[in-house]
Amino acid sequence: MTLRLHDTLSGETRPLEPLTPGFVGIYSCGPTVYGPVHIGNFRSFLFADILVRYVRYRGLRVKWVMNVTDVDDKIIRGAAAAGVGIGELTERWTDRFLTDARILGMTDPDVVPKATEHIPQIVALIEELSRRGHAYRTDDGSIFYQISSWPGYGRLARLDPENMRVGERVESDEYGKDDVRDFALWKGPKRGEPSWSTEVGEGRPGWHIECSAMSMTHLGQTFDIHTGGVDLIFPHHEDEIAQSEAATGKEFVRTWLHCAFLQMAGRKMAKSAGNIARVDELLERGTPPRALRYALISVHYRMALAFSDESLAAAASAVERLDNVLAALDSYSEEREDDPSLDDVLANGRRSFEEALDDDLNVSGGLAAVFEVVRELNRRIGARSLSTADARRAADFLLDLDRVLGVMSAPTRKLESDVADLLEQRAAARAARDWAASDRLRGVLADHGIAVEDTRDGQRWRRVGEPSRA
RNA sequence: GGCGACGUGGUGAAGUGGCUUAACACGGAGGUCUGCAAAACCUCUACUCGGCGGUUCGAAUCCGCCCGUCGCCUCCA
Repeated sequence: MTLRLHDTLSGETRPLEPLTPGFVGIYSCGPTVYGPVHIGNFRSFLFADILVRYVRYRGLRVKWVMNVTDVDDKIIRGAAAAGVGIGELTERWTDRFLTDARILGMTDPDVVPKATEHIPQIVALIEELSRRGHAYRTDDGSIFYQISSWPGYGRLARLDPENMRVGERVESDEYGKDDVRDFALWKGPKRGEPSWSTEVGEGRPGWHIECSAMSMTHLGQTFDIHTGGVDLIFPHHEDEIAQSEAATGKEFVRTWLHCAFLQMAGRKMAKSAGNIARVDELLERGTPPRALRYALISVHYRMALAFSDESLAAAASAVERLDNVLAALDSYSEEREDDPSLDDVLANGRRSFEEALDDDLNVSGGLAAVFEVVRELNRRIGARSLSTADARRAADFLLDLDRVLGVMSAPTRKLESDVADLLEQRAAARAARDWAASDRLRGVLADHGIAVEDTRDGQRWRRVGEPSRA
């Protein structure tokens, strides 16, 4: 069994067959950094993260490239409004994006290219398109891609160019277009806007061209997987294909993966709709980061995901269940022979997990497999039928699957000295059967964010709301 | 107007022809364990998969129609 993925372009779900055996190149459309990224955006980044983690779990090497768009209309407007240069604005929000991503346990991409650092590559691509007759220049110094020169246009989005509704508004800088559907490769210089002096003239890159240039620069003219939200299918990815394939004459991307929307209050989460939630504000409200990650990854990526306070609370409880079993396994100790049936439980669990993830990254199914093992482990912990070594093996097993999920927390043995003191005092009180003191100390520890439980393996503690270990 | 996706319990959702008289998680009810609590475990919580027809020995799963929701065709993860 191998990983099968649903390709948007062909509409088929087919096995991942890397261009280079053992190596997968993945490009993910990242954020435009003009403000904080909301959790709807993060859903699509975390979906790519799961993909990367699972491909690596499967033993393949991955080069993951996620771009940052650091020059566009919104950035220019935002910088002007804030009275700062665009570099200052984009640096601030890029840092913030990467910080939030780490809080959510997202794997660091191998390369995070920026549009402004790829101007030569972008220009070279535009020149090639001009040479091949796919681009034309307008009076204001802009360069447009000529859609009519590319017969495959509309294939990805399944749109018939003839039937496309064309927006009524035609911006002044696009006035000279041959066809309103043509899109800008290069925008001519304007007062108050950043501009580069290049072989194709003064100006700045259009949006779509940067992703073609950056992905091909870092992954080659043809690469394995390109990801993004479904809203990028058209026009962004459609345009990327048109540009890239027209310029190289080669297939651009082997597999296109698109993540469905995160919905809140029955609508897609979008800045324009005003129904957005941000990482920092959720954290301020006391949301454990791993619970947020769980809430965003636990549903299949091609299904709309309903986000709400309730779904977040349910995710937090599920994550706690995982923490609890890991803590129980960690403190478990029993002098006895190994449980002969444990291997089967773990092997079956792993098989179910992999079958689900192989099936176009069915995370829900994978989680079901994990929780089935968790229940089985809890039974054995209660029955004291595991050996101490079994308990270690079981914990290692769960943490191994968590290389893909990134929602668990390995119990830490490290404690602040004051907390360690309190735990010792409580253990002493319990030994003396001083229940009043024991209960009081439990309350004090809770104030330190430490939950204490009494088990057959003695006092057990865990932190409430630990960050992801990823 | 064109194109597409989805509609499963109190909630979030797996499942896409027989293994499912529907997984997993959350929530709820009862019980076991425990000094108490928590955790955990056990039992129960959809005789049913938007509606109506059809195909089939057999359908939540395939087909048709209808209803509803969301989305794309414009910046958007």
